[in-house]
Amino acid sequence: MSNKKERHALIIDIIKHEAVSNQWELCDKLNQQGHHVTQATLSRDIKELQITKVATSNGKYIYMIPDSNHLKDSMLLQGEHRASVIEQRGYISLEFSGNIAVIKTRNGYATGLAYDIDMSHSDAILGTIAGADTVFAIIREGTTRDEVRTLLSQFIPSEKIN
Amino acid sequence: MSNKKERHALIIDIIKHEAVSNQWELCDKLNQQGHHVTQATLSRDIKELQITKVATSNGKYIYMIPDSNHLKDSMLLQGEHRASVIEQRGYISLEFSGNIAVIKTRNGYATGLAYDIDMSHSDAILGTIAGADTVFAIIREGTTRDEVRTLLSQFIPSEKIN
DNA sequence: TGCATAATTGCATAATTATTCTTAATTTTG
DNA sequence: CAAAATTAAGAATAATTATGCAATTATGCA
Repeated sequence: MSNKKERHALIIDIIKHEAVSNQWELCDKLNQQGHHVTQATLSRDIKELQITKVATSNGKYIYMIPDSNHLKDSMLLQGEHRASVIEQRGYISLEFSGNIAVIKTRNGYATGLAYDIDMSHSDAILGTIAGADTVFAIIREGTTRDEVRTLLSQFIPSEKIN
Repeated sequence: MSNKKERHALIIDIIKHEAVSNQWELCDKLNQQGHHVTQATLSRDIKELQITKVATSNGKYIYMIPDSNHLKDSMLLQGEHRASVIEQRGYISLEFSGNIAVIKTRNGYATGLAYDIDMSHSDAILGTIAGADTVFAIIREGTTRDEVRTLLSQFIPSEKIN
């Protein structure tokens, strides 16, 4: 079988990082992770998670998470699974200077984390730049630092965020 | 028949203001406006316009225009726009936050654009940093955003600057 | 102008996605 | 604890969406 909550978390993770173009493809990817479900279930999951399919510029379709503020709390990755999927992004620290968030990571992890922040399509962040171990994220005017922390907590266990 | 450009504009307008849940429904609405097309055409239009279908909280589906950044990026990549995008050094968008100008470019173009800005030796810009598709430019205190736009118009057709 | 090429569209249908119906599992309640 | 209620999920299928193909129209260009 397949635990629904866990599966949902995994679906979000897959959608965010890979180009999935239909539900059977997602089915396969889940199978490889030990989640055995049918397309029918995925159709329901996609509805529940408010995932959408959109055309890309190369003429294909991909599934995507529309807009992070459309995501409900219940959909966010949580608990043990989130820890395992997410705790390894090399995150070290978060500091602010003016409207810039400076995120320190272990060497090599900054690009990946910046990519994840970009892919969240959050309105809070205008853009990011990553070096080897540092991410600069520019915060939209009117956005609070707490909103940025909340966004980051999608990727980093919130107890680690200072 | 139905003029494609006009129809596309109308489709966007309808999608933005009404809850359309499938393509035949959209078909009807277009008919009422004198645009006679089949579902097949609308499927193509929706692909081209990168419109998506998402579940709503009441369990229905609606079509929607996705995240504007996403839309802007990929629209620029298409067809007739392609050449002009290259002439624009990959420029996509300009936004400000505090004393930082955040310039989005197509992947790979940011470094070149930042170099050009540096080489202008403008007093308005203290310095730039570029990633793959983003330039951060730090603006001197007391410099207006319009002055920055004017500077950028040396490199980018001013009508493209938002 | 006339030919060649590209763009647009409908039709039919393939491909994909959503849902109904059913059963099993899990949780709640008396 | 057992019955009732809720939730989850598969199989089959209905509903919806995407696309190959052919016909038609528009566009460029020598």
